[in-house]
Amino acid sequence: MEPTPWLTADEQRAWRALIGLVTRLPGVLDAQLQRDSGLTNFDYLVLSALSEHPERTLTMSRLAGVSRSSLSRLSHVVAKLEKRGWVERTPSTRDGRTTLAVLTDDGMRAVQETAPGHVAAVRSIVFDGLDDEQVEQLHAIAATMLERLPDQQGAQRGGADASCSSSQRFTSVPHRKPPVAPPLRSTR
Amino acid sequence: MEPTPWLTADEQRAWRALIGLVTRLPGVLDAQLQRDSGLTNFDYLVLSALSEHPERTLTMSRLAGVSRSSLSRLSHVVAKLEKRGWVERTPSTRDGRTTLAVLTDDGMRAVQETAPGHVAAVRSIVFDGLDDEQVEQLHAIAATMLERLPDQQGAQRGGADASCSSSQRFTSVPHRKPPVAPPLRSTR
DNA sequence: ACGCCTCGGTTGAAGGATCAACAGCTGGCT
DNA sequence: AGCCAGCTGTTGATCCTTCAACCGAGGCGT
Repeated sequence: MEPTPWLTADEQRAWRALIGLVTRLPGVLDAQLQRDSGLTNFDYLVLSALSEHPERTLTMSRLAGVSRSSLSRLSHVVAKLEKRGWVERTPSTRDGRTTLAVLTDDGMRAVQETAPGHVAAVRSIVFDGLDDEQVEQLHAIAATMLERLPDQQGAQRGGADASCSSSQRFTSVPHRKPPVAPPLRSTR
Repeated sequence: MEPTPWLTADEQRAWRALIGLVTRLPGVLDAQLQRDSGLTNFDYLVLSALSEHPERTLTMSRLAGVSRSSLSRLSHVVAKLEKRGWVERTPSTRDGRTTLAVLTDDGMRAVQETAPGHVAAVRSIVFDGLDDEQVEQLHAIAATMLERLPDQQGAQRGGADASCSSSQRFTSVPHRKPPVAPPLRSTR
């Protein structure tokens, strides 16, 4: 084994900042959402993903792909959301294996009410401090790292990018109204 | 309330990449550490922080500061590490309130064995894909966001920066040997 | 000396995430 | 037709994290 390539001082600085961010950002975001609407960051992500898809419906697998999570995690969370009446699950008629998750009207309302506060929080933490150039740099850097992450189940391929029936992407909205749900899910 | 300042397309891209990173990076790092040594990312951070301080000792409060965690979380984790024989807790003789956490020889060994693999993982995910300029940009951007995060208990001030008795910082090593422990703790 | 407040730390309960095991369905192969 | 492999999804156990309650010790004012 070669001598371990230690980190340079510059790399250390960057790493510490990054790890600090990664450790604390989710907590802060969660706290805001939790206070304002009893939602987890991930709950929100799931609801908002559904809200942006045709018929507010997605199979569990696709939803897992879009939200970059394992099927297991998603199943637990959707079970919870179903108890609150924000999502319904129905077995698919065409394929006995798949189950469809549908956002209810109540669920839609929940997302709509939650969105503004969440966007505001994101804006104030992330974007208000950065200029346009840095936003672009951030995208480049984060995207690079993401690609270097070992592929995980349901994460990359078949995941976010391809999940929509194809034509509609994050910029435009599915089949209906303008994007009531914020464009904040991590569709990548 | 003003019209919600939505995210621009560029911001959305950056945000999705960032949130994806923040969601998956900890898991990936945890998985590597877990496989290789049964440690959590946070466990490692705690052990390595101790390893870099004089006498391998720190009060719980200071340790919480250095590792950017709540005292509660730290207490649970140290209890676990103590059970494994990697850390010992002793009440301070000077102040009956504080308790000192000390890294044992076994603990030191654990950190030393764990470090190379961890550094390698970090390097391969984060730095191998970035050029020097981007490393600098990453630091600037992440540091900015960190500052904009609402202050949390024990996080910012009195935390990492000031925690060391002062003169020695991450680049150099505490009182003794060269840095056996990797420079990876998020001392910020 | 007394009371009170704050600090440092621990604990137990509750909620979230992960892992491994499992069950139902489909589709392909023979 | 029958079987097997693989996909889709669920569940329960376990671990980690957070939250709120709590306790003892020190410091301060009177």
